[in-house]
Amino acid sequence: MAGHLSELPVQVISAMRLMRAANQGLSSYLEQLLRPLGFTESSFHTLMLLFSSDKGTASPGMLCDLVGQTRANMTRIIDGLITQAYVSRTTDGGDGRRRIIRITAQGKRLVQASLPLLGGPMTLAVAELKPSEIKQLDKLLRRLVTSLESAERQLRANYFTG
Amino acid sequence: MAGHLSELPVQVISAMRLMRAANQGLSSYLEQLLRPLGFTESSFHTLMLLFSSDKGTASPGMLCDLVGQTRANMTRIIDGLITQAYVSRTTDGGDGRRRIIRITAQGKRLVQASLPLLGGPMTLAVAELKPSEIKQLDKLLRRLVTSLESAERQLRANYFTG
DNA sequence: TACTATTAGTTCATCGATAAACTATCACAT
DNA sequence: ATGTGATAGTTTATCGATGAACTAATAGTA
Repeated sequence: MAGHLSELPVQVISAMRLMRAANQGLSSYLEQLLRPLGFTESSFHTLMLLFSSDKGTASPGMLCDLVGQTRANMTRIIDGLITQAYVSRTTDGGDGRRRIIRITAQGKRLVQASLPLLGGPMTLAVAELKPSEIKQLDKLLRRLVTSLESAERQLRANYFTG
Repeated sequence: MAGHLSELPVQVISAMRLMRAANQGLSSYLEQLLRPLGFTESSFHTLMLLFSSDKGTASPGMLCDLVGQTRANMTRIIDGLITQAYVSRTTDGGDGRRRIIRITAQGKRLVQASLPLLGGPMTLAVAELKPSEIKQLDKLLRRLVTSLESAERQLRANYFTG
């Protein structure tokens, strides 16, 4: 009975450690692939999102949300992509606060050249999981994200109420 | 047909982005809890592992593997824990290269005091997942880790053969 | 119109993590 | 016993990311 209260946390904590390990494995694997192409993981995701977007444009704020980075960091990421000439940054005509980030022709070419190179290693990375399992993992991760979000909201609410 | 080659990578890439988001959500949630207790995520995991170990001791190398950090970083993490007086560092009598990290009484007390505080928020974090789903997630993440490891081995092998 | 709050983005100080180079110890083969 | 390679850990330079403070522009309101 005594250990009962502290048993679940330990379980969850070990799950978190696992989560971390998985992510680090993925990160280092991915970075190993992207580094030679001149990408960092974040800059790659950012450029991919611009590439995939209808108009080839997005605001820094949108990119933040999608890539999962802070605004501060997104500024730096975009700075990098600009010096590499893969994107351009202009000010929105309608709203002077907003910037428009646009993938350049050179950026598009790089993405198009990169994707085939990444195909092999990427499929290799998840080779031991069946497609159905990847789907399942995807689903569970999404659930985890939403669960965390609502947990954070509740935590914050409790903080103010008592 | 033309887009076929590049379709799977895109799928995997978005899965990786999700993985990253989930991990970041978890990390920031956890850090929010641990910061007030004077922990960083890594220092907490490290101390937890020492606390859970039979003798209350481990070598930095073992802790590296378990926490999933580099040796360089583990040195720093342990430095921090030492200045907080939660662990001690001595040299192994049998093998002069090896250090023995040992959790102190003060460290044990902190862990024991922390676990009940973390219980609530931790269960809240995964509240939207059924226990069976957490188990499933655990399993899939483990599979992913091993898949990544063998992928990395193959990648490295290919590098040398062709 | 003028005042305030909000929103978008940037800058700066700092943090945690890493790779690479280095030190120290040990194992092993000659 | 001695020299070579492997192993354990530390140090240092640097990187990517963050929070907090700041600038600039807009929206809303009196």
